[in-house]
Amino acid sequence: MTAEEIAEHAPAYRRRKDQRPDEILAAGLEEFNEHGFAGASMARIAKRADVSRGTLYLYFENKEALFLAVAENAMSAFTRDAAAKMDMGDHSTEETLRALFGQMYAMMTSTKNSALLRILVSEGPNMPDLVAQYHARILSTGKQLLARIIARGVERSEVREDAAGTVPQLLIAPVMFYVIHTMVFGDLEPLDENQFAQSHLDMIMRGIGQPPCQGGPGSQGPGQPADT
Amino acid sequence: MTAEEIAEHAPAYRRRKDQRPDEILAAGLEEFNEHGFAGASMARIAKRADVSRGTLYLYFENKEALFLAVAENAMSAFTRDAAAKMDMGDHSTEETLRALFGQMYAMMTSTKNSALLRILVSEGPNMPDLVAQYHARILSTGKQLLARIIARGVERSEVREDAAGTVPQLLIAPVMFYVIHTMVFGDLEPLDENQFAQSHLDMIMRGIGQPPCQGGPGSQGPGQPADT
Amino acid sequence: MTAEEIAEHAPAYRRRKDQRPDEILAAGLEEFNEHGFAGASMARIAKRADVSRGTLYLYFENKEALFLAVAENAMSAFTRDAAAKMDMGDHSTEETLRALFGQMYAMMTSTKNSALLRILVSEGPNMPDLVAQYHARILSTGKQLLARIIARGVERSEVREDAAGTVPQLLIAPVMFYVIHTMVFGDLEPLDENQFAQSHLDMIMRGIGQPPCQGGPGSQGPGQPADT
Amino acid sequence: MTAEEIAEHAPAYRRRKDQRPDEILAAGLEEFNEHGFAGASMARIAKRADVSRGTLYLYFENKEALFLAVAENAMSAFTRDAAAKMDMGDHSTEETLRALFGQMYAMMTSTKNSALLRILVSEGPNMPDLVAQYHARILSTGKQLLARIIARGVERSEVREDAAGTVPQLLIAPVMFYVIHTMVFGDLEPLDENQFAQSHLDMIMRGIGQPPCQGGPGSQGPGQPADT
DNA sequence: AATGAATGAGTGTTCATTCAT
DNA sequence: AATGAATGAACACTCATTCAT
Repeated sequence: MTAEEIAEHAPAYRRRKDQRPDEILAAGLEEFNEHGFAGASMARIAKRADVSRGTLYLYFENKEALFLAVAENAMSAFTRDAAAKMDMGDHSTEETLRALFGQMYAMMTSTKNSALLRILVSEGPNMPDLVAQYHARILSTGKQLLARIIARGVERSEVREDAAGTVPQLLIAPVMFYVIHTMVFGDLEPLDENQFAQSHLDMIMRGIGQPPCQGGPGSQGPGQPADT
Repeated sequence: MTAEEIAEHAPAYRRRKDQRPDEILAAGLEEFNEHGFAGASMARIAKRADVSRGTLYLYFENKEALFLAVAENAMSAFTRDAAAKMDMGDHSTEETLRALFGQMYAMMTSTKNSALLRILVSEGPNMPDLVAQYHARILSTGKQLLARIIARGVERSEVREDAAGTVPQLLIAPVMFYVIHTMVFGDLEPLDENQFAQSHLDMIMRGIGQPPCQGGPGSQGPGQPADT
Repeated sequence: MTAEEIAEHAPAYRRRKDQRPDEILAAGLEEFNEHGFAGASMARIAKRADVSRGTLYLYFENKEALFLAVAENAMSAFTRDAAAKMDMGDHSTEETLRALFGQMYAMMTSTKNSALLRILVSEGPNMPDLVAQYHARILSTGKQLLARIIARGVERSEVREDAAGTVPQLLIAPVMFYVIHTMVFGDLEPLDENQFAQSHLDMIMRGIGQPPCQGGPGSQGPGQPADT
Repeated sequence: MTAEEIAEHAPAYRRRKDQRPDEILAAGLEEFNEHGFAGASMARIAKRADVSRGTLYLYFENKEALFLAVAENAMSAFTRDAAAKMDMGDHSTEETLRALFGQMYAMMTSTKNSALLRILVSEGPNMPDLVAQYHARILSTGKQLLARIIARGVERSEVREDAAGTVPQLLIAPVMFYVIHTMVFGDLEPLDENQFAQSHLDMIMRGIGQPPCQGGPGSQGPGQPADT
């Protein structure tokens, strides 16, 4: 082999080699998202990743290992993003929540995460470890974060004292609903993300009941801080 | 031959024949729920239904037809139940909603319906007709029912005027969340249905914020006995 | 049971019962002709015979037995017909052959017999007994009949002495060709039975060569009687 | 890399790959010949070709495609051979025909072609396209070839003027008969190919009648009584 | 005698996985 | 490291056959 040949070959070659797993993981996510574990085809994943069938097995022992790697990758991408974005400064509870849920809607509706959620719903019964991971790394984390915010809100008297129990889940519920609804019924009845998120927060903060007393001082119309 | 004799005559044999399809549908629902469409095995369905492989094809043309029949059966079971249970009398909005959601939690968490929901999430992308059916027959129906209740509440001044837009979905969201959470994470972190439903309603009605006024501080938010 | 009931029931019943096998055999012949042994369906045969699937097994042990019965039936029908029709009077060789082949074309092209021939060609390799039967009962019989006619023709100096060896087969060949050609290519290129038979005989009798000696009286072209 | 190196490089592996389809076609021909289309088993074909079941589907989309490829292969092999062998020089009609039929017997009795013929008889009713192909590419071709020879013979006064109509088919008939007879009854009553071909030609050329005039009186055209 | 629901062995076909190159 | 031809276990589905009625 001449030096020229090496020069021609090597770069593209090396490059590709390092990126392979990512391309494969991305291809796998798409495929598993569209077809589920059983319905996914290794051949199709290979084609999506622009790789031969055999190459898949150079990096992953078998279909299940690839599947778990795909899920793991999606989960760690999520937590990495979450860690970066979800530190709240010292704002009012409402402000904090609005900021936080803005991020959550954005993150959860990314292709990667809605795919992850779908996979979890579909394959959950057969993959308890995966479920446990998701629960520990994503759901619990989110729940604890919300629990802290609520607790702080109670301290500051911005939140009712009794709003501790199942409230964190209730806060997350509409996010998950939005993701799934969009995933499944998005074509038939698209929801507006911003509007949905806003209504969500309004309801959380104030309920749907009539504001008990309009005469009272400082009565805040929902979402409209009385900025005097 | 008397009618009784006829009735006696065809017991095990005919009887079975009439029941077969139902047994198969039940077995199919289980299997599809656990494995999705692609992962489901006709052999396993047959075994679950205590029937031979060939018998399946006596009643359903092929795997897909069986799948659709399973889904159709679950949907019509749902709507039949819903029609029977969901007429509201002339009560306050809160009472009506509490009664309604009691029913909804009960119904949606039945094995049949949570399975149906899982199937929809899993197979949705490949079965647009099924998705459309579910949307029309179940989601839309529920949304309209809720919309009517909200509208009536507004008329009666029990509900804020601005609570119309996405509210129906927001009301349903926790139900769907509860179903999916229980389905996927039920083993790891079971939720108490009654407690969850109650919190859900509380939040809907009053939000999590401090009761805005009512005179002084320490104002008793609803559900919070003023324990001074 | 009253006498009337008996009267109503019995005749149709008895009738049918006796005819069943024939109806089944006819249905079987059609089905085996169209689909071959392996491709034939017992269900379809039952339907053709207007009988239930189970009934077939009342009369025939299994598919193969039915098949053999169908073939046997066709063969004995053939030999019965042949015996009735094929006795030749004391005519010239040519007259005898013309009469004989007229019958042969007519018989061999009947649905029953062309089906039988097709079955034999198709299934021969797997049914040596059937082949042997057909050979003994139909081919050999025909061959011997022709051999006798030829021999008599030689005696009478109407036929060349050297026309003994393979001649009988050569005489039959066009009949078989006609049957198979009609069966397979009949739609694309139908042959006229009478014309084909006539040409066949002409060729047998005179060959295609020019009449060797025109000097002789009345010895013109074959088939063209010297009509003085 | 020289051409030789390339040639050496891919020996067993590539080689095999190129030959696979042919081995499969050969195995398929045998199997379809023995069992017909419906009766043929893909598993058995694979075994015959010394290949796994799956490999069959690497080269042919399904059973029917393999079947059609087998038939196509046999037909094009036939026409290729025919084109190579069947040009006649400028000989007498009889010489030409003898040479031609020598070739035809040889070719038609090859395993490949008798199999093809059997397949056609068996599967014809269900495969009209195949029938049409065979008719156009083989039968018609042969018929036209013979028609040309006859026409030339008439020009040269070696053949009777009236020998045009169905004669070509009559010439082919014994070939087809020989093939089928050998295929079906070959074990019971083998025919000698050369002898059969010779008799065939003799009969064609001269008929079976007495040589019309060897000088002797009363020795007129066969079958034509001297009607004085 | 007749039925047809039920069976299960067998078929064509797919696809995750291996391995010679 | 990468390929893709080859494999064979597993699947959906069919159909001859049985048997309770």
